Amino acid sequence: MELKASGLQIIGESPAETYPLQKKAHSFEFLREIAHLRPRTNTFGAVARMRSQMAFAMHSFFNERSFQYVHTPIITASDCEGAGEMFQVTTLDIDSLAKSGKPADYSKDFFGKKSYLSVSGQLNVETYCMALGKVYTFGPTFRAENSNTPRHLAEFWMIEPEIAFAELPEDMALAEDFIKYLLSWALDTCGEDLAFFDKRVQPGLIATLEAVRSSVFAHMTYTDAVKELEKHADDFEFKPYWGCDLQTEHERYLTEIVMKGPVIVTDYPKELKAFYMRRNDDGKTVSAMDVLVPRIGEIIGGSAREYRLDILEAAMAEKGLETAPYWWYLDLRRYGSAPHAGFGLGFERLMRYVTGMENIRDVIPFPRAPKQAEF
RNA sequence: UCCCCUGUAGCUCAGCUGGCAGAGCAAGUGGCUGUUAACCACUGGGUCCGUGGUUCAAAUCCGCGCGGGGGAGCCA
Repeated sequence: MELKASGLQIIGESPAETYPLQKKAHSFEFLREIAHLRPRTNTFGAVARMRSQMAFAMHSFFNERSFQYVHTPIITASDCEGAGEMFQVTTLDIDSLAKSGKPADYSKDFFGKKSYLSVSGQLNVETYCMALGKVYTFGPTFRAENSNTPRHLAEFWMIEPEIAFAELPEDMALAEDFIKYLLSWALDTCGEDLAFFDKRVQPGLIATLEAVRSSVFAHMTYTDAVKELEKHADDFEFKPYWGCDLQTEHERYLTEIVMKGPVIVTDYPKELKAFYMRRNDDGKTVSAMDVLVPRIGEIIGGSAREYRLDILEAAMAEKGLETAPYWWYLDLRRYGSAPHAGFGLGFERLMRYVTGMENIRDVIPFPRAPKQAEF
């Protein structure tokens, strides 16, 4: 395009001597340090557009299937979610408390007890699942883990659907449909931005997304997965055996070498998974699933939920959990319990998958990570 | 939190077994040009991350701290 201007007015100056962005490629590491200016670059503009589209696609998927969007709380007053270290929320004056040398009196805290930022909306959304049938949450989630990797954030957005009268097979089918729907949406509505990522960020991206869209996800039980890994034990630093937690190297091997595409691993040993997962009849495993995809690894974790009160209480006892704080969660099993299942999908992990961006800090506008809360 | 790599001009980096701080791009000035990440010439630009140490002498070697990247763990 060419313009024949009749006049030119400078509305806001941008002195070239000090403006950090130059007419050349900058490293993502550098751009992270100027997160307030990076949306002006072609890459981060494309990321922002695709992030918006993916959020819309997610709502569209659930809306088409008559799911209800439930807003679960961000602040939680019970330390009972068990999905990692939590950020404490308080209005107590930490400085004067430290000077006084006295222990904190949480009855004087805002909520009258210790409170935290939520690490998951799942327990809360299960209550609406038992009322409305098909529900999902989408909101910010907080984990105070000191993890410094290209795939973890301290503040991230998570999508958690929960479906009633469903067991693991329905859950797996939902997860697969969901991923494919999102990839289709990206391919159909974000063509220009995808072409950019394919050319400049992740060559072969579009071909990969197209292949996954029309593929059938492989299924594999944990037990079969371990058998497969044991055949190639020499390739691993950590030798696989039944009962071991699958290491990153194992997961990558399964999805990238064995299956060469997405794979859903199911039925993990009960010792490896959370208390609320449905106990299988073998007495050793639970109805859990992890969806693994090449390059990203685990993108979804989910399970059927234990809906039988006595078995759920026994599982909590095995894991040394007190039942009292979970009284309302257990009420769901006391009053009209039904099989149900759900999963969690990290929105930024989806964004990494769909854009080809390597570092999760580059697919969220203002990343929060250990020692990182500028902007 | 553990392991490895790394921190030098606005950006990307070179700088060897210690001996005067460098390049490309960017910026400024001038020139040239229907240019597509334009071209030519000149000019300016540095707390070599911080701190302690070794040494006649440290960007360079050693200790500690902080930041960045990769891997692991935790997980989504």
